[in-house]
Amino acid sequence: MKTNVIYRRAYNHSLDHLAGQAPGVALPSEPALAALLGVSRTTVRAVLAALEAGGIIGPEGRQRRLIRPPRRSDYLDAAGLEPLPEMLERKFMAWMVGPDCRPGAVINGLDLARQFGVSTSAIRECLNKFSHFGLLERQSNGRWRALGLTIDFVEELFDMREVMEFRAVDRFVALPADHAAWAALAAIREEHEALLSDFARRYRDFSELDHRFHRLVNGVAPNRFLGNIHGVMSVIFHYHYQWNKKDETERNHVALHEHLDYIDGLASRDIDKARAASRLHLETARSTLLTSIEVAG
Amino acid sequence: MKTNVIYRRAYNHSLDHLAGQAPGVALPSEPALAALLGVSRTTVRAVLAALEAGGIIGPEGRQRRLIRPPRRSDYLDAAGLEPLPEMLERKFMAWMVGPDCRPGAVINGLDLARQFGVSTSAIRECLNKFSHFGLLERQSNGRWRALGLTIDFVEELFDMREVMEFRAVDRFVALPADHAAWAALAAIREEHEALLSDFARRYRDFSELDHRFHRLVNGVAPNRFLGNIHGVMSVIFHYHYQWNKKDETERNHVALHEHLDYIDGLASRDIDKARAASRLHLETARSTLLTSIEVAG
DNA sequence: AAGATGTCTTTTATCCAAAAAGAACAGAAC
DNA sequence: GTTCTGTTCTTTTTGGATAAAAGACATCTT
Repeated sequence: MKTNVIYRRAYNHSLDHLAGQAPGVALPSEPALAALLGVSRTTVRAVLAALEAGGIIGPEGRQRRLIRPPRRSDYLDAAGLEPLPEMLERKFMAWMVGPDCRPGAVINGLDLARQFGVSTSAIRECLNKFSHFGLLERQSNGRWRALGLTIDFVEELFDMREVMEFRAVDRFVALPADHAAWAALAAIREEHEALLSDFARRYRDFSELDHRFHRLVNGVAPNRFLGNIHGVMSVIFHYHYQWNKKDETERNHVALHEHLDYIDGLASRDIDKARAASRLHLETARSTLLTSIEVAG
Repeated sequence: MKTNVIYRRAYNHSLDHLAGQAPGVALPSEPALAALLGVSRTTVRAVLAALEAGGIIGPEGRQRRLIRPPRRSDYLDAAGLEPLPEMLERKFMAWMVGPDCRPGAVINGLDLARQFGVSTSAIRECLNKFSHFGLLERQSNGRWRALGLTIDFVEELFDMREVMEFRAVDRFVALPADHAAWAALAAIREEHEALLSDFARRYRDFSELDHRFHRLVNGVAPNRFLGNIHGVMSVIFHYHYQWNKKDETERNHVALHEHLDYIDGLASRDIDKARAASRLHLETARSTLLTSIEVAG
């Protein structure tokens, strides 16, 4: 049956909201809570019932009032707070880049289901998803073959990325001077400077900034198909570098400086300069990833 | 449970093979039949058992011999010879471009399952597949929203197609003179000429030729991500023009001539000429599809 | 009348079971 | 020794059951 992750998260989330409140304060109405927690009223009612059963809130006429502030122990266990598809994606990716999976091998869905403690249906859905990432392939006999994070894969991925990014660069420099993207670009440049000035402590924040920067650039030429590829890339990068922290500081430092050049190239509105900076950045990223794979493989 | 489409197709397929044979002839061994029919030996054995039960073949020692040639009535009904996913894809696409589905509307999976006479699991898989085509979108509440074959969609699709095709054209003209692709190009030019000379009768064959031509061009710069987009395009075109036969002859005639120019452009190895011909062809295809959608919508 | 709550219906996520298809292995036949 | 067949086991496909979550509607309160 369906997991109740949504309920559990909403429950913990509601405790967070109650934490700062003084006892006796009235809770918002059910629809208001539903909007606040981002769930349906059905779920809100389940949460309220549990809070009442736990003695955290109590009814008072039509309203509910806080009886005591939530304690640490009121929170539901962190285990089982992750949606099943996400949990599976994580486990599967870890398996995929791990030693148990070698490129070209047939994937045994039943075995994976046992290993991960989920049903074969869940595995099936997961495999379907990853096949769109090009990491898997379906054979004629209905089985899946692992392709894996190979050199070829990375080459093709970065070829696509270049296509995407150059296309976006061309459109970016052609934007009218009053376009909101220019302000956003200046703002993100500031963030780069700020990160650089405190790099030793904050170098791990780069990944998120990187994501936002490329999203800004690519956002001026929106295309759902390219967007898909961008999503694939995010997933690949995320999982690969999660397992491969080697040289992370150095890597991020170089990329940060390249971003600044790239931003300046865009800001100059000189298409050749912008393209050159973009190309340089992508080339570095490509060879960094390739090196990292070769070392690991 | 699993459908037995594979068995049914193998059974009919085996009747085809038996049709030309004289009674008394010995059948190939089980592994040989398995290879011939493209199924496992398990399925072959089921087919053989049925053939024997039907009195078409009989055992003779370790071998099996043909007793009588198969009759028309021996064949299994054509209904149920289509794999479920394909059948669903077909029905779903028809529904998607039909009047019951309007862009922006929420899709009711349960209702579709009832309509199409399949389980919700099958629908779920189908929806997942089509979401990668960009025709659907998942909302936060777990529901699907139809995006449909809108103007935006076509614009984005053709933007991608241009990116793909120009990239391929650049690589194509740069191929060494002894590359196999040049011979293939010459051969496909012949096929175009042949089709043109008998156009009135064979104009429907253009669709398949079109597919092969673009596959040849794009094949010189293989990329699994672009390959996916090519697949999306094939599906969209296939279904859309299946329901929209208006001006088919004229449309194909124009495209055929554009292909010839495109081929000549490539053959000249003049990159500008090739690009121009390619651009022209894609522009026509884009506006043809857009017109066709606007008329239908 | 606007918004809240109680109750009921619909839809979705997930696992499970059963049938179909595939694969593996041992012994038989050539 | 190679290839075929009989047998058994594994894996995949598909529908159905069930709990979770969402949504709808009537009723109630202010």
